[in-house]
Amino acid sequence: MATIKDVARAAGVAPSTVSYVLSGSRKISAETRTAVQAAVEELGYHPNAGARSLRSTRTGVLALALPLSGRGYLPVGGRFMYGLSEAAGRHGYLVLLVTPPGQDDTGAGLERAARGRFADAAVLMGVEMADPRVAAMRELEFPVALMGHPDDEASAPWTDLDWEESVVAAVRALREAGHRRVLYLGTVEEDVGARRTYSVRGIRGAERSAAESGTAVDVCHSSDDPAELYRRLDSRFDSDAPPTALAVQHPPAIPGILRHLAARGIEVPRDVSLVAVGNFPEDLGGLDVTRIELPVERMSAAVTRLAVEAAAHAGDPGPSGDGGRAPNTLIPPHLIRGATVAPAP
Amino acid sequence: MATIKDVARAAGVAPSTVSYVLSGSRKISAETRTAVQAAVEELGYHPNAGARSLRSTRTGVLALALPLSGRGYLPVGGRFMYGLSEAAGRHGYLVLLVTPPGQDDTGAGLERAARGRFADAAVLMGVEMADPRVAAMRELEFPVALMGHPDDEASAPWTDLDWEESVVAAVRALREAGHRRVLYLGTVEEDVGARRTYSVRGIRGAERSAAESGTAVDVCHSSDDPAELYRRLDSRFDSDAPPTALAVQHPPAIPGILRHLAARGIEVPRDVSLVAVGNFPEDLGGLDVTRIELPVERMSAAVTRLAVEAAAHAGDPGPSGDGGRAPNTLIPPHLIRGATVAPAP
DNA sequence: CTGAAAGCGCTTACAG
DNA sequence: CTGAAAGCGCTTACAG
Repeated sequence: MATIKDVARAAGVAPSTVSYVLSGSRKISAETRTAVQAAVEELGYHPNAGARSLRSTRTGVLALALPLSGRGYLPVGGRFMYGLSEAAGRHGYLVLLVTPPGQDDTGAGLERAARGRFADAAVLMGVEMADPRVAAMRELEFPVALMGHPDDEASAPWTDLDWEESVVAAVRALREAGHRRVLYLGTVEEDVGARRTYSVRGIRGAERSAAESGTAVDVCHSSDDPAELYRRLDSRFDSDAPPTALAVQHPPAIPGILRHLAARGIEVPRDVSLVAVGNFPEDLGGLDVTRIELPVERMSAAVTRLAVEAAAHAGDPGPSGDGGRAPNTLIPPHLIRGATVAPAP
Repeated sequence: MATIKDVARAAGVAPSTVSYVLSGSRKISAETRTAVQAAVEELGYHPNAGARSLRSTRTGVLALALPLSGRGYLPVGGRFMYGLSEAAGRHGYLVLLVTPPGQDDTGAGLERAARGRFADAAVLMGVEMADPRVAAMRELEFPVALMGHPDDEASAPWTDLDWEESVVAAVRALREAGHRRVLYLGTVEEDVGARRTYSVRGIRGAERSAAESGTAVDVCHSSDDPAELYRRLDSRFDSDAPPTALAVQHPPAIPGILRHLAARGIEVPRDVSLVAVGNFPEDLGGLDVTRIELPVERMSAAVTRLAVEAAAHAGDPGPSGDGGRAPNTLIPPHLIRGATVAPAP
């Protein structure tokens, strides 16, 4: 593999000059620059990542800390991994996946990535309200950006869909259609138990909706086990005052829910209305559901920018001054009207 | 951040001794080893990744080359990214995501990762029958392992579900239930056009099924656009000899297909039977579909092992001897009987 | 406008 | 059983 010396020799200059041409951090004569660029092209030269990071203390890599879900896999990941990888690429960064090893949720993999200088900053997914990884990385003075909206908004730069407002908007749409008994089917209980920010904020939205609008909003957690989920739904629909509408923050379950309800003779939206909260386009299997979609591209771009900025300012004065806080991004919900909301019976 | 010198000082030994303790490549007295380990623990020492890779030419990183889908995103990715990251972790490797930048499909990001020594080997996803990335990496003598089964089986180590046998098995199950007119709904046409291995081999399976069993197997490509997909289905169901069964190699579309057919008054399995080929558990939204699931864990583990081995043997004699070829893994299909196959009418 | 030199933090022959 | 020393390929003050 070609080294900077090979390029220098081919271009008839010193290695340091090659480096300066590549970094653009010094004025170079057009002649020299052209010769160097030709040699780089000719030899297919790419700087050795290890040497570069050793010398400059910058790796050009962002660590992506995936959540440990208990269930092993958060389907939320795939889309975001793509989005982040692309956004990172636009900033000249590559993305390193860091999965939590087995039990430990403080992120041994993340710590290795941070201490071993595998990356310049980390993006944390599946953020919890008081996420231990934030404290751990702060301890190491390792920059992070959060995909999630923790209770302590100043603990780290973050971005998120406004889940609380999303559920409020979903309930409002249902109320405007005349619904007075809404079942809020939230995230799976494992996520609630872990106090993931989207779970907790979704529930807060449901509670606020009830308080503000006088709509009865029953809060029910979802389950990854369809049978268990349908049991919970059945218990609501078998009650004296069954819901006339659903707000569902567990979108991948929706096709199965529609099927289950249909098997009970309950048609959407004839008998019950439904709004999806925070779905991916593919979650709904091509069904035209009234929904608030997850703005993956926007969230990915935002959190990547925060991580890149945090990396750039690593080693700066620190969080002393009250001014200059990171520009966190809370993305407002956007309701897309599909075919699953009808006037209340 | 602590360096090897800090550890050496704390343990009262030479830096080289610390290195030997960590690598285990030299006999060390119990006393010395204990002292070093204590110092490592005490200081929270992790070797600097850049320095280590510069010196040893091993990065401990596997590049994961994601496919450019044209459509931007292959939902297949998320599961595999998790599976690969975990499998890699078990081998002591981290995973670096490499997304193809914009147009170029030969993998400029991959080339940068290879030439810049960001990784020791690459795993290629979304492999095409004659994948240009394989040739490009061979040119660089950069080790690869393929998630896919290319025409030239000796071009690189690979692993895959046996898609051809999977479709054959699906059609056989339908034939055994008495079905004589089967519609094979394959992958989306973009994947067929790109000659992705699973697309081409699925079609081969459909064709072989027809030839061998005397079953009429109509080959139809799927579409990411549900409306277009339903149009294609409708044209088949409106024909003189409509299919009595479907074999669907585009599982995320299945919930929508069931819904669409139901809207036409076609119930599964009462009026038409269905087998899913190569689905993720979550693709089916909790529906009890007769299916051949994608063995993600097994495929991830297998391809990771191949990549790790390829990395270990990088720089070996080369593909000269005919013996010692990589142990490719073609995983046979396993049919799970659900509730969507009934006897033909 | 360009070059010579130091040094980032490791690993691994070489030496004893 | 352990240590001193060279050197991986870069970047960046220092010098002219």
